[in-house]
Amino acid sequence: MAYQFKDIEAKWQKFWAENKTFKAQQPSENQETKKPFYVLDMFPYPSGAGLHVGHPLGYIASDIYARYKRHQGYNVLHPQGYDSFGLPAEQYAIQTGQHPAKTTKANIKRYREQLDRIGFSFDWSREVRTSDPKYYRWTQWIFIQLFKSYYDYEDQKAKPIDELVEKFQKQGNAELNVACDEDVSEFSAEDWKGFSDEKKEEVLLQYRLTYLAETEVNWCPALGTVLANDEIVNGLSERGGHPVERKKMKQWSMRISAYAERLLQGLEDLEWSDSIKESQRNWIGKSVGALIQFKIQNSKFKISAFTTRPDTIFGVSFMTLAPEHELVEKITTAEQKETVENYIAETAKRSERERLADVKTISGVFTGAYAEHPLTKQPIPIWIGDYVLAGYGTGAVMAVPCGDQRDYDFAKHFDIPIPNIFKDTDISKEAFGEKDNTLITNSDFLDDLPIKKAIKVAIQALEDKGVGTAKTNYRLRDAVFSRQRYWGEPFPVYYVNGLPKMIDEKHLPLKLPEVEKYLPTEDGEPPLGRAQTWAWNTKSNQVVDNNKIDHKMVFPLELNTMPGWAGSSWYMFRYMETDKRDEVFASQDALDYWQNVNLYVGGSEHATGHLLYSRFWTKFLKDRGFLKVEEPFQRMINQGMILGESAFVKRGNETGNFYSEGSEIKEDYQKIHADVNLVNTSNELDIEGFKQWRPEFQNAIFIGENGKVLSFGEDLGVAFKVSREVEKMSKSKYNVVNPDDVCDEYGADALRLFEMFLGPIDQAKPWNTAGLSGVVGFLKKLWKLYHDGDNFTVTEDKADKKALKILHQTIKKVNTDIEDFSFNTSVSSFMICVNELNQLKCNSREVLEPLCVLVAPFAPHIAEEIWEKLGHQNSVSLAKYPEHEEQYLVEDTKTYPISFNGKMRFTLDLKLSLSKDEIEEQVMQDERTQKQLQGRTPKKVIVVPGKIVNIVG
RNA sequence: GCUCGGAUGGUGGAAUUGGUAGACACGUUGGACUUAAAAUCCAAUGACCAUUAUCGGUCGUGCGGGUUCAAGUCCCGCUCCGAGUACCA
Repeated sequence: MAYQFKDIEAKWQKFWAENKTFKAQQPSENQETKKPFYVLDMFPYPSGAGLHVGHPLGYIASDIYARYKRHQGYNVLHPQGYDSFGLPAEQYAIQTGQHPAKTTKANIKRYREQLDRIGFSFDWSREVRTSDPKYYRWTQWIFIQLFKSYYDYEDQKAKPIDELVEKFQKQGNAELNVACDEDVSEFSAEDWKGFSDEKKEEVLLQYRLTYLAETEVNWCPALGTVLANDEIVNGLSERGGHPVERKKMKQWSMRISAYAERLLQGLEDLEWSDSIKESQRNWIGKSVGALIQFKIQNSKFKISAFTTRPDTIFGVSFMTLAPEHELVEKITTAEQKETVENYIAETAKRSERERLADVKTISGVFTGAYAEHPLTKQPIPIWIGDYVLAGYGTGAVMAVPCGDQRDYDFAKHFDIPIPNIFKDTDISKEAFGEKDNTLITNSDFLDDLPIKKAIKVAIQALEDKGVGTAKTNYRLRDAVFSRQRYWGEPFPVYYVNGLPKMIDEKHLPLKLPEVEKYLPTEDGEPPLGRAQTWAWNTKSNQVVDNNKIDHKMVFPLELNTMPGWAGSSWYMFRYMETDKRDEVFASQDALDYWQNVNLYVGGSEHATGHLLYSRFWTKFLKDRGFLKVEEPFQRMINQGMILGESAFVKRGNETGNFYSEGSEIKEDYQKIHADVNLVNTSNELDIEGFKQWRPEFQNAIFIGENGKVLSFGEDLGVAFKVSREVEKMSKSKYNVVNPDDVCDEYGADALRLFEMFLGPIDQAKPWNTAGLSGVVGFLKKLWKLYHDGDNFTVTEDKADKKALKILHQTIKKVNTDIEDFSFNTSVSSFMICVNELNQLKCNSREVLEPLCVLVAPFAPHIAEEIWEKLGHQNSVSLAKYPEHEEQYLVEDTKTYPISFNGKMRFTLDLKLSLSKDEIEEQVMQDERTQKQLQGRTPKKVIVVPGKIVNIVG
C-alpha cells in the first residue's frame, strides 16, 4: 500500500489537537524542571485574501526548530496569534459597511483552517488577537504607564513622572538632564510652585514619554482623510489623484528618541543578521560632533548649528537656515523681505516628497543678515536654502563649502567664496569630503593638525570660549502615535480644558464605540467623531452619550486611535501568560520563567518599524520594573519572500487576438496576466479554462505556437504557450498559489519539505511547483523503507555497519543544519540517507527508529504514523532526538586526493594513522605517481595528513 | 550617493579552517517493466577537444589583477543585480 497522506495527516492533526500535545507547561506545573525555550513567529495580519504559499515559509522553519527543541527535552513555548487591527479591514468596512470586527473574525477563521492543515505545533491555548478588548486593555495600560513616566539621561532609564515633579519643586528644570521637547523654557523651583495646575500639566506634557504635540500631517480634503507619505505621489493622492495639503494636527507621539543610545548599544549582543542591525543603526543615525553658537550681528538672536566637523570651523563662509527655521522672519532685513517671503511660500507649496525627489536643483535666498564667526568675529552671510532640513539637528547649517559637497554646490551657484582649509588638496572641482589624515591649514591654532585631532582641539577651544559644546545628535525622531482611523486601539484619554487625562487603569478596557460609517466626519474629524456614545463620565467612570458633555463631569474622549504597531510591540510577553490574563499583562512568575524570545522568525521588512518599537517598549517596561529583560528577541532569523511566477499572454491591440509565445505577431500587442492555475508546468495555457475565467474572452481568437488559428478538435496537439515572469505574489497578478491546493494534491509533509528544500531560508525565491515531485518521491521512498506492500517490515535484527554509518552521518549533519537553519541541505541529507538505506535493504529497528525521530520535525505526520507502527504509545514529538555516535563515523582509511601542481589526478586509499613521511613514501611508490612524473624528480611534495597530497614538479 | 547582501551547469541550489567544484533535486536523454499509460526502477547529463566504446586532454564558480604548492573561498581594482536608506550638515 502506498503512503496515504490524506488520511494520515488528518488523523495526526486530530490527535495533536485532542491530546494538546504542544501545550507548553506553565512554570507552576513544570515539576520536572525542563528548561524553557521560546520560539516565536511574527504573527500575521489576517487579510481577506487568505494565506498563500509564501506565508508559511517562516512558520515551517520555526516549527521545525520548535519540534527539534521539544525532542531535546525543552519546555517549548511556540504560540501563534493575530495582529488583527489594521487598515484593510477598515477599508473593506468603508466600502461595504460591514463591521471590521466581523470580517476580521471571518478572516481569522480561514487563516486558522489553513494553518491547521500544515501541521504546525502551535500552542493555540495561548492565542492572542490585538483587536480583542481583553488584549488591548493592556495596550492601553502600557500607554498610560508611558504617560506617567519620563526619561532620566543621568541614570539612563525611565522613571515615574512624580519623581520629576519633586525635582521641579526642589530645583526647577534648568540643571536636569532628562528627555523633553526642544522648546521647553527654563523655570526655577519658585516658578514651578507659582504655576497653575493647568500650566504644570502643560509643562509635564513636554517631558512625558508619550505626549501630545502639534505635528504636520498630509491632509487630503477630497478623500477626507490623512495620508501616509507613501500614499502621495507628486503632491497628489495615489488614490484618485486629489491635491494633498500639509496640515498641523495635535497628535500623540512616543518619545522613542530618549532611548536612541540604548537602542543602539543593545544591538551589540543580539544574534540578528548584520543587515537588520545595520538598518537599525542607520535609522538611529548617531552622529558625534558639536553644537556651535553664532551671534547675529545687530540682533539679540543667536543661531546654533550642529556639525560633525568642528575642525572645519575656519572654513565657514556662510550659514544656511531651513526655510521653516523660526529665526528666518526675525532676522531678514527689510530689503530682502519680499524675496525671502516669496521663496518660503514657494517651498511650502512643494511637498516633502517633491523636495526630496528634486535634489539637483539648487535654490536659496540671502536674508540680508550676517552672523559673527565665533572665533574670528568675521561677518558670515546668512542664507536660506531648502537643502537644509528643519527636522534634523537645529535646522541650521554652518556651511563649509570646501569640505561638504552640498555647501560647495550652493556656494558655486550663488558665487560665495570657498576658502580651502585642507593642506595640499584640490577643491577646484569638488569639495574635499574625506576624513583622513590630511592636515588642516589657514585655521589659526588648528594649522597642521590632522583632521581627527583637530576635531577634538576645536571642540575644546569652542567650549573654553563658551561658544560651543560637544554634542551627539540622533536621526531617530519621536514616533507619531495617532491615527485618524476607526479600527485601532482607542486611547484611554479624555480632555479637560484641552488637556489630556488618563482614564483610571481599573476602568480599562475602553472599548471601541459603534459608528454608523467608518469614514472621517465632514469637518475632518477621525471616524470616532461619528460615535454617539463617546464621552467620559468621571463620576460613574463610564462611557456615556456625547450630548451629555458638560465639561464638569462628562468630558470628550480622544478621537484618534493607536497605530498598527501598538499591539505588536508587546504581544511576545502576552503569550507567556495563560490564566491571569484579566489581572495582569503577564504575571511575574511567567515573565521570570520565559524571559524573552529565544528565537524570532519573520520578514526583514519590519527592520525599522516593529523591531525597533518592540525593543523600545521592552526597555521601557523593564525600566519601570514590569520586566526583567532588556531585549525582547535574542536571536532572529529572517525568511525571504516567496515570489510568484506570473503568466502572461500576448493580446493584439487591434484585433484582440491572443498569440502564443512563439508565434509571429504583425500588430502591436500588450502582455496581460493570466491566472497561473490555468497554466501547466510546460507553460501551456488551458484555453477553455481561460475563456471561462474571463467571460469577455469567450469569443477571442487564439493563435497557436504554429502560428495558425487554433480551432478545437483539429488542433488538439498544438500548444498555446505563455511567458513567465517572477513578481511578488499577489492577488492582482493572478500568480497566487494556495497552500491548501498543495496540501490537497501532495500533502502537508510534502509542502513543508518542499518549502524548506527550495533554497536558503533567508533568500527570496520564486515558487515553482515543478520541483515538488522530488520531495514527494522522498516521502514515498521513506514510507517504502518501513513497508513492503501492506506489510510493516521493520525487524529487530542487528543493523549492518554501512547502514549505521549513513544513519549517524545524517544525524550529525542534520543536527548542525538545524542549529544553522540550513534546512535545505538537511532535506538533501535525508534523501541521500533514504536512498542508501533502500539500496542496502536495511529494515533494522536499530537504524529505522532513530531515522523516524530525525525526520519528525520536518515531516511530522508521516513520522507519527511510522512511530505508532513501531509500537510506541506516545507522540513521536516526545521522543528523544538522536545524537550521532562517533564510533560509527571514524574510519581507519581515508581517500586521499593526489594532485600534481594543484590539479587533482587520482585518489589513493591510505591509513589515517600514517605519518607524513609514510604517506609521502606510499604515494611516491604508486605506479600512477610514477606515470605522472615520467621519470622526473618532483621539487616538493606537500602532504596534509587527512586531507591531500600535492606533488610540485 | 551611502550601507548591507549577492553573482557557481538548462533550472533551484551544495561545497568545514583555502584542499577532488557542481552534493541533493528538478529538467533533459536513453533503457527496464507494461497491451498501453501512469507509477516505479536503472543509466547518462558543466563546456569543449580527442579516440577504437578504452586510457585521456583543455577550459571552467560575473570581469581584471595579486597572494599560495593549492583560490568559488583570502587581498586589491571593476561590472552587474537585489534590499534598505536618502539633501542627516
